Amino acid sequence: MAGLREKQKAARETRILRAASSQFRREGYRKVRIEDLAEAAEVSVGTVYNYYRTKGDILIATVAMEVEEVLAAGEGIVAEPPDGAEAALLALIFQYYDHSLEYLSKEMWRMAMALSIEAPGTPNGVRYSALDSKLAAQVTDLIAALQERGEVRGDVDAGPLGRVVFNTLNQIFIDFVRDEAMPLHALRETLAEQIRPLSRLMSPGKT
Amino acid sequence: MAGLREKQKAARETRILRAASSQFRREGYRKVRIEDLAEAAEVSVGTVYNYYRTKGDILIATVAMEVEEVLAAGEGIVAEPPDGAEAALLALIFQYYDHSLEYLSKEMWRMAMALSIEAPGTPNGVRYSALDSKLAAQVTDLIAALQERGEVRGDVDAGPLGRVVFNTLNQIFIDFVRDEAMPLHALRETLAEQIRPLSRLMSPGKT
DNA sequence: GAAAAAAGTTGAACAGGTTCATTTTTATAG
DNA sequence: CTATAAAAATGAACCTGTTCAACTTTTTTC
Repeated sequence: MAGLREKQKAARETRILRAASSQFRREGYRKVRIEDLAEAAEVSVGTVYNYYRTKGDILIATVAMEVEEVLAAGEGIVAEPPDGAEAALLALIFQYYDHSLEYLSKEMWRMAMALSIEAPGTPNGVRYSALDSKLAAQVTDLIAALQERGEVRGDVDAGPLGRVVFNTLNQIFIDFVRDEAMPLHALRETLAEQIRPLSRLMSPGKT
Repeated sequence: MAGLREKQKAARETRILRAASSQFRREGYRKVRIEDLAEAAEVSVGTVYNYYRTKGDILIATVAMEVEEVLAAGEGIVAEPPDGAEAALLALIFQYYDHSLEYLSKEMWRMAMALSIEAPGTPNGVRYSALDSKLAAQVTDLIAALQERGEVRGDVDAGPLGRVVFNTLNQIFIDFVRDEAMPLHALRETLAEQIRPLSRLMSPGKT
């Protein structure tokens, strides 16, 4: 029951994921061949496919780790949001944005997003979509919390409004990763620009 | 100068595009091999690549035709929008949605969107992005027109607001094409649900 | 501890998108 | 009309993701 086999399996999977995470970032997802990962992880090509269904699966696995982290960090902001709808929304979303390139390249984000659209039925797509939904839910939670506090009008449904805000931040992020030259501050500014009218409209007591 | 060569080139390109449009829809984009298109168009594989840089290019070309049509139809609605922000926005966007599956399958939309994200620098991606921008601009134009008419508050900028609305309709459309089982009416309902709070917030004279 | 079963690894073979040196076709020059 | 040049078509070869039948290693059984 010690599980020599289990131990070896875990070690191999880790080595593959480590190799992938590092090479995808350094060399570019496209450029990296499964053979390269196999070599770095000291396994054969076939074994890589024993752990991951496709090359895309390996990428999604690395992206998922990143998103899980950001989600956890977001909880803190939802629990104690800054004052005012605009400030609170920006705080949460900047949180997401500022961490986005810590472990992942723009190319990796692009490919992950493309995969989730392209092959929605596969484990890939399902997994990425689930992450997306969690992010959207967190935004909705924040808006609901702001409504509780009276900082957002109570006469609109937080659910759809949360989706709208999420769609906005998501689309802007897509534009960001599509443009290799776009710096983080431009991403922040574009977001602020679009969140401003939204939060203004959300605020109570405006004529 | 009559251009026998020109004529043949045009004919070949048309045959390839025709074959692609029909086979992509009937057999599925993935399933269709370049060799199949070549055979149907009575050219060699190499020749296909003489006209289109990649398989994705061929797809984008078919999608572009569809979008151009929808854009033209949208002009009419922008020129004479129905009364009320909600009705006007829904009229324009339903226009887009209702035509979306006329010549293209969900899979084709998915692949086109994925390609535009995945390879933003290529002619593919650039072309699709340009279409996206045109759609977004049309939505902005509609909102500006509604502001003129006093049906949308004048104290918010139509540009960013137009982007927000576009992002919303775009994201919902992505969810639609990702789910093969989702019917058109569900797409319409989801949109209406998210446009409602937005247009409510946009309307002037609300407390 | 040996034999049988189960689980996992391996790399050669396959598939389909893409490239490119060669050949064929069309246009131009004399 | 023939020769030369330019343009385009061709398909075999290449590359890389993926599959799978044969082989190894680990676990279980007795």
